Amino acid sequence: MTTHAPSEAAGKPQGFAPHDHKSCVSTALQTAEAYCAANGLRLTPVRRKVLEILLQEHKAMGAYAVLERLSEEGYGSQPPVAYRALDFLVTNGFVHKIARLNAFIACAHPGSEHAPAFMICRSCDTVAEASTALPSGALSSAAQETGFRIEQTVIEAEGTCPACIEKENA
Amino acid sequence: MTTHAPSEAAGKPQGFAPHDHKSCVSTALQTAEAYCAANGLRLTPVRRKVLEILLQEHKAMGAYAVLERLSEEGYGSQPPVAYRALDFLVTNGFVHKIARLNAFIACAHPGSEHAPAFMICRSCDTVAEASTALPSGALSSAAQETGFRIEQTVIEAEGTCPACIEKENA
DNA sequence: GTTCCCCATGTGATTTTATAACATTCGTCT
DNA sequence: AGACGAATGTTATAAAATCACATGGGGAAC
Repeated sequence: MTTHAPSEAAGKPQGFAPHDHKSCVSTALQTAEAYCAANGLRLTPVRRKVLEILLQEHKAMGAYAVLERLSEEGYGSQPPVAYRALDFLVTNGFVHKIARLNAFIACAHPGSEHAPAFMICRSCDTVAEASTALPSGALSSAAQETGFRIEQTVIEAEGTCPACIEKENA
Repeated sequence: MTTHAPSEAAGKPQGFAPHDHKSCVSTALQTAEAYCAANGLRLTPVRRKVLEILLQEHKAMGAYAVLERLSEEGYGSQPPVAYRALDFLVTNGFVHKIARLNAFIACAHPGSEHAPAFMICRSCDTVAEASTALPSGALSSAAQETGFRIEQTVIEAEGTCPACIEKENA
């Protein structure tokens, strides 16, 4: 029995607003499968499992946390197993890396090209993805001025999420 | 003789445009000294040296690269020596950390409050700082919508700098 | 259908980055 | 002088990431 267990019980997942998490996991997996099929990519068992783990947890996870889950499920237990699967998923846009945290999180808007931006709560560690169609303002204007060609962007804000601001004031 | 040696000879420093590097090093050190004096901060010899090293190199350096330079100059040779000095400099805005590279770079606009943004060339490893007064567009609007309070931002673009685009086309 | 090759996986070892914990020194205030 | 707090030095360890090489499976070429 290795398919999606609820896992909802633990921590406090979600972006900043609640939603139907179980269906969002299976929908995202289907989207990934369809995308791979259409583009000649191989969503192998390890890769699929890593994506599933990240979708279920619905928060940023370190590579070693993913690896632990993987090995519990019967996959290899050495770092390259996790890193290689993560590389594949990041390269193809199913997962994003949060540079600030050395951690990974499932994409909230799979399938569409986007420059992801993240809001990271220092208090509860929740990470919300705010996708933007284009590279962000100041950066793109600076790039245009200097003639720099942007290939990838890392846009992350650290701060306090609405729920934790609430708590502070209580 | 441990004061600023030229070091200009090596690699290819600078933002993307050349400038009077030697004077920019000493100016920045003076600015830092003045700021610390005015704010009751202690720019101790190690801290000053680390800042000087980063200013001289004028590129992103890993903590261990800084540490090596430090120990050559007669300071401690263990990681905490470098990390602590770097923490101080980052906290007080004299140095920025490039999350994407796990590296540090001297601030190009010391003294003024700013949300730094960086352009990192994959080809020659040059890093240019494009300071912005306010948190970048997409991020700040997303934060406002959701009620997220931004405390710090990481904004980095990876790509190709003008000089390297030039080379490609040659 | 077999052979070959590429790609993915598994594993062991190592490198790189960062922090914990504790002793020592130095300046300052009293 | 004595007491305190901040900064430094040192030992050790933790966390994150990569290297190098062996194995296996699935298609394409023949």
